[in-house]
Amino acid sequence: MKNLPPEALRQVAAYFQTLAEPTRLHILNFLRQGEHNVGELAQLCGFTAANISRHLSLLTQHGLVARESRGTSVYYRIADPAVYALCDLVCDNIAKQYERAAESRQALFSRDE
Amino acid sequence: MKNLPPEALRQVAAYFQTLAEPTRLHILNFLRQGEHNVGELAQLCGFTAANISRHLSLLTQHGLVARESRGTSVYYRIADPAVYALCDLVCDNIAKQYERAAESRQALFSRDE
DNA sequence: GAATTATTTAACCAATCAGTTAATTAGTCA
DNA sequence: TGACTAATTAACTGATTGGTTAAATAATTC
Repeated sequence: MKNLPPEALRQVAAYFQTLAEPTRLHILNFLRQGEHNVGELAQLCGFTAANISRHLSLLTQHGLVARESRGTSVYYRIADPAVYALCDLVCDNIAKQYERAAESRQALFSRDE
Repeated sequence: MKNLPPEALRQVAAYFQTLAEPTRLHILNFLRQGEHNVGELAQLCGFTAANISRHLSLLTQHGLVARESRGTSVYYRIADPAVYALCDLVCDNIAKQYERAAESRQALFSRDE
């Protein structure tokens, strides 16, 4: 764990990067309830299919979702549920952030009054 | 968990964004062994202090590191060790990726031979 | 094969961002 | 106060990126 090679850091950063975009998180959240094709996701997200297709391509490249072509449609599903563990951890951290912010606000309050 | 408000998605994405950069991961990795000031981190990372300072500012904003001014220096330390749980999860996922890639390679191999 | 539908890719634009240097701020010491 | 050191911020630049529309590719159906 001491001296990680730059290449490893780049890979980890790239993985986080795929999760660092609201639309992609939206997609992942929709896929939580089961597979969807590109058109469905586009409609759900309120963007063009071209846009969603590019997001899905990125998510596929990094192994977060899996692609399956059926008929003229292409269905995507979560490839690794560990993604949600990540999101939950981050949600917890943000909640903690809010608590801290609330404490700070309270501190300010009692100081001012 | 069903319909997350866009603001929540933006926040989670922003949190991941702070982890989506090799230099910031490098910084976090150095802080793993204890606190460091800006100049030290700049030297360790091989970038200017101005650059590292901006990275640290972002990490502080999102509550990943804590800032403490002592003398003319400013020392930073990890504010929430949960960060490393996140990184470990991602490392695992990438390792799994590699395994899958190796399997694919093997499949190709045995097909070609 | 032609027409249709779904997805992907190419090309473009505006916005964001990581790095730089230079200017500013803050703290220490003579 | 003045000189010095450390950190931050401002301003700039080149690269990346998320969105778009339009063109290209794939699969179905007539």
